Amino acid sequence: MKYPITLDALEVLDAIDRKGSFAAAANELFRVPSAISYTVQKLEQDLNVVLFRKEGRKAVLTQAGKVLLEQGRDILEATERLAIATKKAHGGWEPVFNIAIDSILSFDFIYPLIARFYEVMPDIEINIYEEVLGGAQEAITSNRADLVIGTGAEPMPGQAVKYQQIQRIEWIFAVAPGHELTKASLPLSRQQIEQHRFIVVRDSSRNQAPRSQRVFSKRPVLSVPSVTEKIQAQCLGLGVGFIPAHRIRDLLEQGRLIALPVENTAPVEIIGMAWKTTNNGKVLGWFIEQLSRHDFA
Amino acid sequence: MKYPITLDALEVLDAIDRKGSFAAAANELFRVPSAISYTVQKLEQDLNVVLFRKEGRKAVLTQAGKVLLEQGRDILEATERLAIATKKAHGGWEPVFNIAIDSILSFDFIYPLIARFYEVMPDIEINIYEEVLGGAQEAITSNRADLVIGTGAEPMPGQAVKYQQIQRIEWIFAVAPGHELTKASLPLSRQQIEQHRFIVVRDSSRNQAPRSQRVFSKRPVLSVPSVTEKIQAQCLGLGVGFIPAHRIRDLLEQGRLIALPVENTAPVEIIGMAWKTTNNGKVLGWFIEQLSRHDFA
DNA sequence: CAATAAGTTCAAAATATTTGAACAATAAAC
DNA sequence: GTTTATTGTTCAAATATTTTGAACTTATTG
Repeated sequence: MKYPITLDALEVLDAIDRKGSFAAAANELFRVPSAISYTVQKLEQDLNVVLFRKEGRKAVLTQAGKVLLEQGRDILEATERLAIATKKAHGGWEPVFNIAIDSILSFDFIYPLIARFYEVMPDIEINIYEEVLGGAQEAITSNRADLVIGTGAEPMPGQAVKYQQIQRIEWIFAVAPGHELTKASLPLSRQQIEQHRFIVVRDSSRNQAPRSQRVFSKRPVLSVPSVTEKIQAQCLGLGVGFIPAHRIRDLLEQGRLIALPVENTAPVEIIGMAWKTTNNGKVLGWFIEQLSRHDFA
Repeated sequence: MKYPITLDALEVLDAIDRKGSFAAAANELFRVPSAISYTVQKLEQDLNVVLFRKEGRKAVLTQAGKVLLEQGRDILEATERLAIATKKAHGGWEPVFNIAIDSILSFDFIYPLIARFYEVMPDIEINIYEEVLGGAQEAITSNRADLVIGTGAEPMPGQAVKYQQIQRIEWIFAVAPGHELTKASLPLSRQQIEQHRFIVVRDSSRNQAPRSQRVFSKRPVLSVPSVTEKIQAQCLGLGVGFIPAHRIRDLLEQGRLIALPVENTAPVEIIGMAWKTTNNGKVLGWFIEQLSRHDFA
């Protein structure tokens, strides 16, 4: 059975709507107006539906025409994405590459990599997203991200996702100068620190329950949108919490944050990257290779 | 820009996969095998991707071919649905129908109607929303709802909205057994009931101030998300308030709520439905006709 | 080893789409 | 009110795309 709708016809409808007339659409698509007229009439005939009515000398979409146009645009976009996904699967250079990076990490490490990549391949579109722990897996399996970098990226058994460790992160329990915990005897106990308000990073995407792995506090937390805000809030003495060491070396040296040892906590965590097994894209391969030997210090 | 992927090509891939060979696919599609070969080669050329490799005399999908096939099927199905939706729209049937129902009503009445509608027209998307009083008019005029059912649906003069009464609602002032108001002399006065906490339904949409008709309390109210929760809270003695009779007949019979008369209040309210005058949709027409003769008892 | 099956090549034929010119209807400019 | 411009349509001719049919190569099966 021949499909009455063609992608080309949807493209014609889209151009007519965006440009306002058959003539303008013809211009946009490098065709003559009668080619547009032919395409529309053929579609109306194949569907057995009226898509345009005359208002003076102008053609205006009917209700059916509007439905076809609006949903047809979704199909056109899906087809463009499919062409891209097919090329990714083929293993050539992907035209678009998406990276999701854990909020805990700063983004500073990725920019030099991208700069170097653009020396090799300047015409690839790269999109960077900030993800919070837990969203990484779903980001990969739903094709929203080609590569995920962060903690919690370790794949669940059975998932078609590859994983590789990149780095270890040192966590430091930090408070503002003058905070009462700086006067306590060290190391601090769990009970001692959980009497204080913790600053946590709120999940900024997809409204998921935050993974409160590091939060021990029994007091209401203060949640902020990013690690940067968290550091700021802790510098201001609004609360306490663990922060990746590489983010606050300068602040510790300047005495704007005080590092305090806490008994029975694991100060080091593993950063990894994950990607879909079926993705053979060359852009992905390049980033995986570079990140495998990148020094995060 | 010409789209490299065509729906016809996706149909060919689909047939090859389902039938197992180019030759069988050709048979299925009433073509000769070289037409299949031509279509596949053209697609590979336009995408610059290899879709099939030879295994003996058989062609087998590559990884890229599988991606194209699987996601291509989604696009084919979406296009078939689009053709159907377009024809429905042409015939006057709306592809999507939105109903907003007042929180006061239970939703039970609408489900049998929708079941019956789906016997007539199974492929229409119907969305049901719960609205609180006052939002109904705006829901219609802003096209968030095609049909609004509830109190407060009566249109303001000059608005292009049609209105029709459906039902009358009897309001009952109800308290929990053992509540101190059950010991007072009847009927109760306004002064008497406003000394107690009222349970109100919080506006679940658009954060509007609730229409506080029948709320007389001088004490802070307890707001809950739905009428169901309100009834539950009143059964537990957390507060008092007016409740539509049809929602609590069983509870009154069981003695889990006590109905008390209150002087100088209007015990009956009108339920109506409203819709935009210019809306000539067949789905709307069907629901209007059914609701006009529906018995809400 | 012969028969059968799968896919490819390629010229010819068929079909689909586009162009160019002429036309009708409508709106804008003078 | 007339002239000019714009929009969309018609239709024969030209062009592009797809399909067919015949012949071929390669691989599998009996």
